[in-house]
Amino acid sequence: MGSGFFEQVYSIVEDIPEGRVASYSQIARILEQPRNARVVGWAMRQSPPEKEFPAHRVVKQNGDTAPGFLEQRTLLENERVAFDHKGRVRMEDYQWER
DNA sequence: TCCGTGGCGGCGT
DNA sequence: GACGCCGCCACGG
Repeated sequence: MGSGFFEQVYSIVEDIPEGRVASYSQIARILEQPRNARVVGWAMRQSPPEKEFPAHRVVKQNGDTAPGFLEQRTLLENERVAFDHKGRVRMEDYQWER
């Protein structure tokens, strides 16, 4: 538990329960840095292995999964998170409320 | 110290 | 809606 931005991001993401998702900008807002969504995304890229860290529960604000991370969708579906016909998470139903 | 690099998002077309 | 631009900023080399 350091004081770096990444560490703070990780501690928030670890609190997202199974079957819920949060957006990059949501995490940034929680850390009181609403313009830092992109850095949150970068933090996910550097994050610990899926096995011990739920990086897959972080999606875009509109429910899209980031390009090039197809496996993320499967992991979420395994937690019973449903996607719409455009391949987006229905945020109204699954967004985590902290 | 400076600089390139992003798993975004908001706005205009 | 769907694109395309571009501002944002922590990190590591």
